[in-house]
Amino acid sequence: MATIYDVAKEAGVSIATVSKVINETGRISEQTRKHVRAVMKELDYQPSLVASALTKKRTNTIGLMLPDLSNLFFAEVARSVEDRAHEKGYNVVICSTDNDAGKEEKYLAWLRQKRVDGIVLATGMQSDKSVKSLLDARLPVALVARESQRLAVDTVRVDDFLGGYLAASHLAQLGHERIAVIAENLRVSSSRERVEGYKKALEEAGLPFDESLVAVSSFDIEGGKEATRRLLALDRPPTAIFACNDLLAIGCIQVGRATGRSVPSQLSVVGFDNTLIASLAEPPLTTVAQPIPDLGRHVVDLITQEIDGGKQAKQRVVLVPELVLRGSTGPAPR
Amino acid sequence: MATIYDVAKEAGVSIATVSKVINETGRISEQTRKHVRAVMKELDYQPSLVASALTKKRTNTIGLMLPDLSNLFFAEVARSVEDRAHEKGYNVVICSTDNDAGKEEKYLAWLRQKRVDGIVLATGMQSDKSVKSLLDARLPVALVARESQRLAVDTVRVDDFLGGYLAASHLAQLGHERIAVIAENLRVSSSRERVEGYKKALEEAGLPFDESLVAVSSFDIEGGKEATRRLLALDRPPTAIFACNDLLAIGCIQVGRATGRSVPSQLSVVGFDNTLIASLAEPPLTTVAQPIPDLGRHVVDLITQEIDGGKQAKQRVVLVPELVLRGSTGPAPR
DNA sequence: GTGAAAGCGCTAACAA
DNA sequence: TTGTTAGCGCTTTCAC
Repeated sequence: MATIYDVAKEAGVSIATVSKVINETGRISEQTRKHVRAVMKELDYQPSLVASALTKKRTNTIGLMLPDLSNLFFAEVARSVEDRAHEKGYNVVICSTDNDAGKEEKYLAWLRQKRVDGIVLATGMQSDKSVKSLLDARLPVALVARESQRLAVDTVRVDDFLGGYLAASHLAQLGHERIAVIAENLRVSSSRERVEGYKKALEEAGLPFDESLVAVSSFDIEGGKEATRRLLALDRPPTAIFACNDLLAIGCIQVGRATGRSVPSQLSVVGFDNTLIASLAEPPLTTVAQPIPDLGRHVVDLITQEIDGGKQAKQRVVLVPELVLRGSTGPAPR
Repeated sequence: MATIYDVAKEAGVSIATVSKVINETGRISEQTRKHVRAVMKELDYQPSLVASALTKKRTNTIGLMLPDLSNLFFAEVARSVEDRAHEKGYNVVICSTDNDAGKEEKYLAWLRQKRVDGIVLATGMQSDKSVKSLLDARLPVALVARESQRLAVDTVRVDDFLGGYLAASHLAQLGHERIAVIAENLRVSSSRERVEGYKKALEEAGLPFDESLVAVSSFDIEGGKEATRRLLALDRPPTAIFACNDLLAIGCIQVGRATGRSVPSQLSVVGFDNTLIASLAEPPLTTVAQPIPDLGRHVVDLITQEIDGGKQAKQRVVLVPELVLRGSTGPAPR
């Protein structure tokens, strides 16, 4: 593998000159520039970014931590982060934590050792401690699709409260009076907010809040199924369910049908995220859409701004979710 | 950010000593080891992997190029690659190429400059040229879910021929006589092989091969829909379709229904991959399952072996696909 | 316009 | 068992 020395020698110039033509800095005559370029090509020279990272203190890499890359929502987030990062000249190193505190900590240390320029967190972060340590180390951090109320950190997310409100309002307007909600994990702010929005909607619709209609589960289809079974086994089962993500919603539909309820005529279901599977479900899922590409773009913009140091105040970008009406919701049965 | 010098000074030893305790090399007394460790912790010292990469000529990073991270099949592949890589101490840098030759080339150059230790390719690689250039540069390369007949390179994939054969045989056994196939792209070996397996199955079943029943499309739902429309508009339309991936299959089902055909009683559909969406489709998709976790594990094992230099001969690992029977296939209508 | 030389933070002989 | 020192491949003053 050719080094800058090889190029310099072959071109009959100093390494400083070669460096300047690589980086297009300093003043180099058109003639030598061309010549050096030719030699670089001839030698198939690839400047070492690890060497330059050592001197420049910039790796042009950002770390992305998320719960699970094979979860479509996060895969789509990752893709949008990747795209924007590439546009801005950054590589992305992805770490799936499975929401495991141990992995989280391990990967975080690893990313620091790799000297990534910044870290984007899409994980629920069990504790704020890890984030805090990054902040203390003055490493640029930004959260996406998650929030930490306690910490001053760049954040971009959708208005989860509004999302929950939209979902529940929609169901209330359809005449449902027993509306349940399935949340992933009440310790994660996004889930909590969605449930709060749901409560607000019930209140506005003059419906009583019933604690037993709030189910908590894991974040996958299985969790949705299991929670739905519990809800439908209630004395006065719900006629509509707001699931905090599309996967959970799919689980609802499956169990609803398995127990002989047709969707939406006997059971209405609303999801959240609007990933590809929402449109594939049968019936297609009415769901609260997150503008995923915008999430990715914004969070990368925030973190690169911070990396470049051109920014002082931390920002919280809140995007507006939108209710997408499809076939899984209908008038309350009577 | 503390450096090895800071630690050495604070601990009253030389940097060589610190280096030895970091890497657990050489012989260090238990006492100084403990002391140095304590100082490292106290200073929140994170050894710079970029500096050590410069001397060790190892970044402990592997690049992963794939068409699209937000495509569930590739997301699952990426997740399995990531997991195995982490187990072995490697980070993964992901690049989505959209099968765009320009991006492919750009990312490849980039990964080389980053001095990744190896590159895993899950892209269809328009031309073998890019792969060739990596091989020439003696950079470890491995293909997953793709093959290059012409190049001597580590490969792990599923037996696509067998997969196509299983799918078409199943349909033939159900009595279908007009069986169509939708392929992504005949320049990609995996698609080609699946079609060949399909042909073989037809032949064994004594069915004639009809060129007009082979449709080529893009790799997403839209492509599946569009191809299905063409097929169903034929004078003698097919009663069964083998789609080369689950997304295409979903498209088939949607168009089949939109044109008034019920699935599977009037139109049978088989997919490929067995991603999560196959089980979510309505009806659930009969599909050829790829053992994705094994693909990821094997390809990482192959490439790390090559990185470690403990391997000479290139290997081609071929895993066996399995037909998963669900609800999208049934007896031919009569 | 160009080059000499001093680092960047670490590893790996080789001495001591 | 520990320390000295010469790189690794590049960037960046600062002379010339």
